[in-house]
Amino acid sequence: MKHTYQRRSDCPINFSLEVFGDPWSLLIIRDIVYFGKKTYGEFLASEEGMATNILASRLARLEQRGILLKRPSEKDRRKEEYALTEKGLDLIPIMVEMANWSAEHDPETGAPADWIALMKADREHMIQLMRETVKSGSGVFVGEKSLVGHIG
Amino acid sequence: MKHTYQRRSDCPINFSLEVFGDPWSLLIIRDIVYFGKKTYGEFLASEEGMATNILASRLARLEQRGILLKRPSEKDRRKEEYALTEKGLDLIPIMVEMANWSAEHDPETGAPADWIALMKADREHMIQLMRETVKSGSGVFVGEKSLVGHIG
DNA sequence: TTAGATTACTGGCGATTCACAAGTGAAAAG
DNA sequence: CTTTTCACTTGTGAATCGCCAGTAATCTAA
Repeated sequence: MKHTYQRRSDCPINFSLEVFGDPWSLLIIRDIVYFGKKTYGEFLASEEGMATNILASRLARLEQRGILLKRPSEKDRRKEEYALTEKGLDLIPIMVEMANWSAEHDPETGAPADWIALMKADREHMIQLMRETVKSGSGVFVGEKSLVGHIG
Repeated sequence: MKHTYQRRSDCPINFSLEVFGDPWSLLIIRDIVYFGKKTYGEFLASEEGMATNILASRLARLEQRGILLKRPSEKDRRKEEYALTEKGLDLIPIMVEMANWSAEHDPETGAPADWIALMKADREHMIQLMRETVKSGSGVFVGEKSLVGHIG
């Protein structure tokens, strides 16, 4: 019998860890939420440099766990596009807290201070805005409808 | 040169993952925060059943990363007691969000519904209470000064 | 039309990490 | 003393990991 998924416990912290408790999964979610990435190649190009087999296995697992949805790109039929489900969008508050924690405790953090301040000052509203931004297909920092501004 | 710690990036999400982005570290933090556990033997007895070598390596790593403080027990000189630093206590909001997410998306969750409701209704205040409870040496659910009630 | 990129993967390989079992030395308990 | 408890360490195989080299399908330019 394959893929008989045996959970370690019913603890909610443990449940989270079994879905995204590894060093890579949340980076994919981050790429979607903050940078508006959608495709295998875009994820692969992230500065953390994940290996191709790890990326492929994590994408498959996150899809199987109901965090990601995969569908063929309309513009380029070689490409697959990955998007967050509602369950995946609900991870945004967790990432926000992780970003706040790192901004506080990492002296070399790349987190923009004004963004972190904004997240702390108006948490609920900003999370709602982030969710809508990601749902529209943009990233919080990068994309046509990004929250923070444009690059090009 | 040993232990030359090479970070993958300055991204705050990545920073968090490099500190506690594995399937076990947060379970130790959970044991301290929610169940008031302090010693190697108590962590080892958790229902997820971590291996002895993994537990030892995670305790050492969390201490090295400034999340845990280790000191000899006063009552039993064979024992070491582990406690959260301020940096470690600051992880509480992250765990709260993980618990909320799992309570929402895990049909078999063991999270008490009334506790989750309380956390959502009065988040900031409850997090403050949790922090004080843990600082006093109790767990949120278990211990002399526990937030929720007593067992014995 | 065709040669060359690009894209999303898969497979091989050695190294690391993992789970599991069995020890170790120190201290406490009887 | 002897036994038990405690916090680890060590050893062993299995699984997973990081890196590299493909590959089939599709797009792109000449």
